[in-house]
Amino acid sequence: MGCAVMRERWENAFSQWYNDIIEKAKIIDVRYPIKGLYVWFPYGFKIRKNLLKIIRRLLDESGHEEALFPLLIPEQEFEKEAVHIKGFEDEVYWVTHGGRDPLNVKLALRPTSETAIYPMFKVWIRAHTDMPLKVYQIVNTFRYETKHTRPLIRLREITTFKEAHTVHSSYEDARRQVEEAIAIYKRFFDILGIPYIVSRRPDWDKFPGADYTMAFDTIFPDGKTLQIGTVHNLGQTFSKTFDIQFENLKGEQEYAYQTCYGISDRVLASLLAVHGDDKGLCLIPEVAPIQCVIIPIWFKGNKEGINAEVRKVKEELGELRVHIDDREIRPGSKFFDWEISGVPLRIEVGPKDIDKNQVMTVRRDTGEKRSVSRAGLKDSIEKILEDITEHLKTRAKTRLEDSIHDAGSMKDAREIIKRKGIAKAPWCGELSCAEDMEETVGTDILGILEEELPAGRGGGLAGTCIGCQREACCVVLIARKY
RNA sequence: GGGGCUAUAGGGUAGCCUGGUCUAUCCUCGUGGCUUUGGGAGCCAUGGACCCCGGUUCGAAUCCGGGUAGCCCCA
Repeated sequence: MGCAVMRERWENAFSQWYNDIIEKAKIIDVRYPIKGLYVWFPYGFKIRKNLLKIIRRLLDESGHEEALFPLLIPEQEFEKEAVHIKGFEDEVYWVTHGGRDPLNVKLALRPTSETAIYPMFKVWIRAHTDMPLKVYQIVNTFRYETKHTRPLIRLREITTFKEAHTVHSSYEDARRQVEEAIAIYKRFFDILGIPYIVSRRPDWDKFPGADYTMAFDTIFPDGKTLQIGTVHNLGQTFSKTFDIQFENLKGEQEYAYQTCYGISDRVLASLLAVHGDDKGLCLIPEVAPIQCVIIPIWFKGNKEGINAEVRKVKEELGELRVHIDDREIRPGSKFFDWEISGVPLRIEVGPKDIDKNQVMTVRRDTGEKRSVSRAGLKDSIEKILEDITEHLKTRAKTRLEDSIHDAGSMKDAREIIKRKGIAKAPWCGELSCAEDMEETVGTDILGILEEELPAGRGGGLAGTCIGCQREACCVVLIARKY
């Protein structure tokens, strides 16, 4: 009854949907009185913990070690790398006083931690045997954003910044590290069912100080793309600035080769956005704080009998994350609450179920209602949770793939963008043509494709640049961006 | 970067233009109780608000200036 999945508001009024749901589902409280700073509700924080558990596992398994560097960076270190600084100087918060006394040396609140970490790398690295060095930290960072701030998407305090920093004894090894990082992030996003496109950022949009930047983007319900992860090959830029040298096999001093890569709160933002619908969130079971909620259906006289049965059901489900909602309100009201919060599966236990030795299950993703026998209950429930995961992943992936279209001309590209899509177009590599595209199409170039898109879309592009009609050297993605 | 709009209980709002019966409306919500429970129950009692600073005025939720915070549109 009325369970059909609707995505009207989710798609056509996404901004409203997002603001509304993020608060109603108890993820983030936006009422903190500083622009761009928000509060994590316990429920949202549990999802965050589950996400971090996964990324920690993936990094630890691949030889990374977690460390922790200070929040404050002295001005002289922060300003050493000129290109890097230029990219961040307008966004830095400065600590200028200790109590009432002005500080001799101003201290920056890290907008990212290269300049906090690399002076230490200089001390740690002495010989090629000290490498590869692969560390990461999960910290908050501060950026004085001038654009419109949004919870989890554009923050002045990024509360969850996972940044990895690696040092290598050859450029080739650093390049290989970039590939490893991309593979790790792919696994991470695959687990979460967040679809992505990997592309190389154009030179004017790469990380300040990097040789090149690879980026992950996903698509939001409103057709805008969101950058959800970046991987940078830093080459020797920072090792030269921070004097990170090692003795190589020939006994000579050589500057080290570095990479860094990061993901942030935006992972949660996209998790929520990508899988949601008009009723609210729909969480992937893997990271849902509550995987099944049990609603007892009480009737006069047998409340205790139902309660006893509900406790038995929870016990049968073992280590699954199960919550019994025994609040003294009517069941219907509970249904709505848990649907907003995105609990993947609801289990109802009432007198009829006890009579028939079964429970009633309702899937959050499809609304499908099904009786499940108490015999082999745990296996059945686990199977349903797996089906939900599969369905969510496929639905999200299909949606991204369907929004990518080939553009054979500027006009095509503009039309694709207008219809909330992502345009894929051949480019000659000249800056002037890129600027032309951005001007004519009215939006930005995301990046240059270096691998085939999922499902091999857009294989049949003609080889002429849509800007100048000369021979193209590569394919770029054009999209609206957050 | 440019422009527009907004700010009244935990959430959503009426009142503002035309200053004074505003002791501030309604819905939701919280608390206590009775009753009920397979898609947002009902009744009784009760609790909770004019963003901050300054100005105009006999008098400001209401008018003016600034600050802070939020939303939307364009680049």
